Amino acid sequence: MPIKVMLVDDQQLMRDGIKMLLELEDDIELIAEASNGREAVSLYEQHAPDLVLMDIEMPLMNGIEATRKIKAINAAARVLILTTFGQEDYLRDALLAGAQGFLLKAVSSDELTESIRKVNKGESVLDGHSTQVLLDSYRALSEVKRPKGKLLLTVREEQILKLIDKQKNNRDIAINLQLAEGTVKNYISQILEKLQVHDRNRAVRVAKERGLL
Amino acid sequence: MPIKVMLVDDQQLMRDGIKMLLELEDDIELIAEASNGREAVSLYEQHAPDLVLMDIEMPLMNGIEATRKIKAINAAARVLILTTFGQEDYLRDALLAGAQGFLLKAVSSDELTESIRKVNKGESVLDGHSTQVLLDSYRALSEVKRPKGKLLLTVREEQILKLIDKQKNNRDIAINLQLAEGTVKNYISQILEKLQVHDRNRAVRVAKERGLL
DNA sequence: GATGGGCAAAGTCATATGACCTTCGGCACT
DNA sequence: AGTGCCGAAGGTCATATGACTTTGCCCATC
Repeated sequence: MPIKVMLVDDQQLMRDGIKMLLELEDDIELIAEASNGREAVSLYEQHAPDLVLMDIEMPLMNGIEATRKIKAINAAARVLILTTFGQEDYLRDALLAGAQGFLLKAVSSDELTESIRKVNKGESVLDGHSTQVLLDSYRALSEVKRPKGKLLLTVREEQILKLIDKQKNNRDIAINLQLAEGTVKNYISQILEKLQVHDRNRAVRVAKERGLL
Repeated sequence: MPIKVMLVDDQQLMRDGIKMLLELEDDIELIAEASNGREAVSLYEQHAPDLVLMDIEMPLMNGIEATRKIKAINAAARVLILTTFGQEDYLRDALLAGAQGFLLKAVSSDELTESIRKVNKGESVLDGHSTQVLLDSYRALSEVKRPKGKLLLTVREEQILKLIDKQKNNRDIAINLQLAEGTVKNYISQILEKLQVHDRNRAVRVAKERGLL
């Protein structure tokens, strides 16, 4: 059975072009069209398409907001953004709204149909330019988050983690190291943050796995 | 003129297979082969290929480290990782090391050659699975980074930023607010971090632009 | 005029603290 | 048994500090 697609774009001409192009593929069926975000959300509920091809810049409600709303209705919804402009903030917002794919309208028709198939299978797709933008953004984010790459614990943090490993509570750790209890709590917060976990026991486990303890 | 490619993989069989596959493409020319990271770095300097196809798990020096070294030699070098395993940490490390692309060996030969062309043109590529992993990781990172979305300065930080705006130096700010000079320096570090800049004057400018001051 | 030593200002990093928030179990009162 | 209050423990956040590193400039010396 073919992939049921809904197309959302405010330009009639663009919709007609894409429609013709999708009609050539016998495993893709266009079952609905919307010309703005608001209409898209309402038609999504009526037709339950497998995948939504979504423009961003549209009247009444833009594609990002519509994606968010559709995802709120059905978290498993597949949304593939197809837009003229690939600014970083569009891309970021679209991905955070839950879109599985992000293509510039500059892509070839082959790339579009191939992307529809991939997204339908549960994969994610980005065109070359958007991948580039995402990677740059990802690198910038990662560097802020992990200043050393090594992810080392400081001397104090390691001391404290070792005491946690011995099942000591905060008060005992504080007495042991001659610190205020608040200080110990703070160190533990930092350790959790560095190890990307949310409780002390998991922290010990992760640290051991990475040979930090 | 064809794209000059260097192939790095420790398995002879894999190298032979890829070699045969690339020979079918007349715009791609294999000019060098290495079987570990160390050899890769040295051959890179000798042959200056347009693009390096790099495995990760190899003896002596792995592909991530080799990518880092090659990028240190030539920041414009293009590296396309081609690996069996797509764990998140491999992907993350590879991208932070500067790789332009990351493909699992599960990709089709068409996808490989197409990816080589894209990376050579300066685009970035990821296979479907890796894109998925990256997006998840990106979303997680973004959420951590912007807990409020507002990116607010604390009371103290704002006080200090206002004094910086008046061209005060650290000593004067310290006296003014009854703090140690080191404390002032530390607050400024935090402000720079929050505003993503590296000097106090730019911090004032950015804060004004965002209406934080 | 070049050079390098030295110093002050700026900036980074690990450390330390307490106010406050969240969770959860027990216990008193109904 | 149900309810709700309380306190202990864990955890987050803004605050504060000084040791150390980096940067840029001035001046003495060649």
